[in-house]
Amino acid sequence: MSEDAVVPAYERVKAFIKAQVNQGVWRPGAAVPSEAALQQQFGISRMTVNRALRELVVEGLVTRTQGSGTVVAQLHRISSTLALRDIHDEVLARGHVHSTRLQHLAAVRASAALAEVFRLRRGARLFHSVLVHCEDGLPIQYEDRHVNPAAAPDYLGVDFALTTPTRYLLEHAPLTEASYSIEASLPSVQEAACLAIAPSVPCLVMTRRTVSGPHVASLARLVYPGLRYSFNGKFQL
Amino acid sequence: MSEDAVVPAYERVKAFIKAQVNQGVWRPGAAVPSEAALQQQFGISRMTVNRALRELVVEGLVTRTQGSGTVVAQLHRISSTLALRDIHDEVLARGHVHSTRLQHLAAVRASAALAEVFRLRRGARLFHSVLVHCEDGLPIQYEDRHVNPAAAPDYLGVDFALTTPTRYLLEHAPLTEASYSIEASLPSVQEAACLAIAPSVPCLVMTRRTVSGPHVASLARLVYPGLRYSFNGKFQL
DNA sequence: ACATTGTAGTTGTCTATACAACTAGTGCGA
DNA sequence: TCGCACTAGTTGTATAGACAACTACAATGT
Repeated sequence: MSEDAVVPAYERVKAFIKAQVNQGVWRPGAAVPSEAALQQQFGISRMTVNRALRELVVEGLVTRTQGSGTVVAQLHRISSTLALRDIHDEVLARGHVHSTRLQHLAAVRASAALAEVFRLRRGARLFHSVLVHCEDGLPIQYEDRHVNPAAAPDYLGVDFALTTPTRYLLEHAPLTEASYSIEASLPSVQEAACLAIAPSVPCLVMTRRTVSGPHVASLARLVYPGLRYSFNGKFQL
Repeated sequence: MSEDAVVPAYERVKAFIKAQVNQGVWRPGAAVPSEAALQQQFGISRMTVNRALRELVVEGLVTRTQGSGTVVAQLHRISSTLALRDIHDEVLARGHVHSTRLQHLAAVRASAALAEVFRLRRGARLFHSVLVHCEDGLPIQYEDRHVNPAAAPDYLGVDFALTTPTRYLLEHAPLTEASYSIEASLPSVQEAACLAIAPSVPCLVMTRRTVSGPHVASLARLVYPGLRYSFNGKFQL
């Protein structure tokens, strides 16, 4: 019972090139054989070689210039897919139980700072929600969020025992752009109390702004207790 | 003088599908027309449609199942290329001046914990370096790093006034894998002193492990003063 | 010395076709 | 009712060829 997994030709070409780069045979900046050369070497069609090389560009391993050629990329820029993950799913994926405490939910008037972020005039109507997310009963995220009514008019009527703001917004305001910032800081007194930690415990604070079509949909401040939470990631060649 | 930028056919298909998803016409989970249907709709060949759809898979906008069809992806997983960026380049890109202070550089014996990380036996020889990176003279990163001699035998002879450990390792030990973890915590007394901050100032701590071929090449603990530094990112549809 | 032109080589895009592999459903038979 | 075989539809891969667009360099002419 052998593994009859036939590896596609374009994968073989990719593997070959990755191996050369990987083992240091081809250094960054070195020329990769042309499509025609690889076509002959592997005995396959040019389109197949082309596909392999195009995918390697996406993966950041090589750069190509029309008319000039293909070279090994300078920086090993490794692409990793970062998901805007819902914390509910995240907790579940770890095999734990997620629960939410709603602290606050109301319409407010935009301050000058908020108005600027949302590209609205000062005093414009915004929704404001404050939730605490728990993993197995232990608070792990304090979520302070402002939402643009133009993007999610029914936000105040959502039952946050059934869904999360992230999920609701993803479903009701198709995402076109998002930017985030992660920094370390101390929690406010209220945040510390909600997270059941001392105000001197350092926290990870993520500030996230999402855009949906023409609207700035949401601005969220997510506070994670530093000792209970970390962001993890992995790239692989 | 018109923009005669002819948009390739596969880009037109991608743009069309993105627009449908973007404007909420096709919700997550909804079926995307088959390749044959799009082929007719745009009057182009199937291979061109196929390319468009394959690229949208990479971008995370749709998922495809052979035999079944193409659907709009559930989570708007937006791919962003995360680079293992050298801090020297990073500071320069901001238009500032980067400088380094070497605190320590020596060969050491692996503790039990380090031995496990490096997949070596306890007491094995490792290199250890401690540097402080400054932006315009202000400390912004404390770098405590252990290096596997098998991956970079000449590490002790490197002049860190001319290059950085990250850059040196990228150039001399081709990267095959990297994993990182970001958390918030307080600096040690020594770290606080080197960074010229109070020990009560929260810091971002990145722990990064890199693999090069068969070896675990390096384990780094990077401490950033929370008030002077943040990780930023952006995704765009 | 300089500018222009030509040219070989390279990548970018697209087509028409073919077959393989897989899915989901339909219909048939026991 | 259950299980099986069949089938239409779909995606995955690969080919051979074509032309466009661009680069780098050489040759030419002034």
